[in-house]
Amino acid sequence: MPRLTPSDASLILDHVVGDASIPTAAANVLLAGLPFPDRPTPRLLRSLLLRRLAADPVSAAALDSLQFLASLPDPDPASPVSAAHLAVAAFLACSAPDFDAAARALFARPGGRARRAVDEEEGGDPPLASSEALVVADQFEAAVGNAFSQDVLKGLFGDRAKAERRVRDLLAAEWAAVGPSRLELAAEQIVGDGAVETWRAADETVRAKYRILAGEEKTREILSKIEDRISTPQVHKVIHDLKSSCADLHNVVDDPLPAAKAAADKVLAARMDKAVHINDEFNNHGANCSVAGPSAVNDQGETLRKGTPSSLMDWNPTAQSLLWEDSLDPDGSRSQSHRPHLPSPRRISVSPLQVAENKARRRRARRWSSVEEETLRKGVEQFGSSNWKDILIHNSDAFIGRTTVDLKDKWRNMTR
DNA sequence: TATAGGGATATAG
DNA sequence: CTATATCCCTATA
Repeated sequence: MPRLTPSDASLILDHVVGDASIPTAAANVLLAGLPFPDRPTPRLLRSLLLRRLAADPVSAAALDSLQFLASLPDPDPASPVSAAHLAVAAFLACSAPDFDAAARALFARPGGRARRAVDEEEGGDPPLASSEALVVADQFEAAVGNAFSQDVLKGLFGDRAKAERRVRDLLAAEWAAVGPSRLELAAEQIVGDGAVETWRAADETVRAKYRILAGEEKTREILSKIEDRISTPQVHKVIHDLKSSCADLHNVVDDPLPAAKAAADKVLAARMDKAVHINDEFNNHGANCSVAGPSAVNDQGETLRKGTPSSLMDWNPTAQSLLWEDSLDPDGSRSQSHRPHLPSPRRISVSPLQVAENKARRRRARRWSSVEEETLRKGVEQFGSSNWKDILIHNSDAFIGRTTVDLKDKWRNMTR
């Protein structure tokens, strides 16, 4: 048997590790047995991070994974990675034996690691930036040395289960958004929709290889399509018309995607080299990032630090985000004095890609594995056929990326 | 909020 | 095309 080449190993890892229905234990065996690629695919990196997060969802290491995850290209715009990162960082600060030291290390300017991940930088928004993240970072920074503020924050963020739930939500969303593997894409090109074009462009040597992969029957089918349909003048005309109308569209619409993808690829290329040293990456990164935020924020933070605890007791943290949203309201009747250290509004994400999408995209249908089906059967046996939440919680390893509704629907299918 | 049921959509045959 | 599987939406308690 020929020796497995590194690129073959990369294809296998990309395919298997990125498959949510493969248990992490099995994926780890494969990872231990195969050489890890020098330039892993984004899909492989992403799925590795997700598996690492699932094994250890609330910790400093989880913070590393979340920050690295957010830096990967082609992010899912709907991904709750920012919320998960914020919840973990806030919990870590709240649960540390020395709140002051932890809050300073995580949230204080300029060096706080969570602060660097959410604060504005030279040359663009960090991937984890959000209005909520900035507000919370300010709150923790201001709570250093303020026992009352600390108590409030501990009440808000001190629940480990809550932070873990955020991470689990993120994992479900991310797994659902993981696309097809390189092998699946290649198979699609050779025997799927793109087959005819692929085969037509191939010479005889390459076609001989395709023939082995596709099988005789499929090969005949594809070759007959090439001869029967593709070379007719009508088809050529249709293809020509499609291409010209596409070109017309491109002339009218300025597609932001290519530039965005190019930028993302550059970031990935830079990160790839350091992929193995995630910790180093984040400790060194941003050492020279810009320090100064809007001066108003600093002033207000200073005010709170020295201010009386009672001012914080008045403040309803739940209402904070609403106030923040309303701050664009020209009404302005609300008293400013009751809003400690609200930062001035910063840039809001206005990507045309997101604006156009008012509805979340339908998840790619993922077939249920036999392991999942068996787990569901056992779960129903144990908890009954209307306790989907219990079944899901007690088998979160098997049901990666599945919701209680998915479980219910699947059971409906299995029992009819 | 969790679940049940109807419906939309993708995929297999 | 039909049948089936998966996913989404919404009423209800």
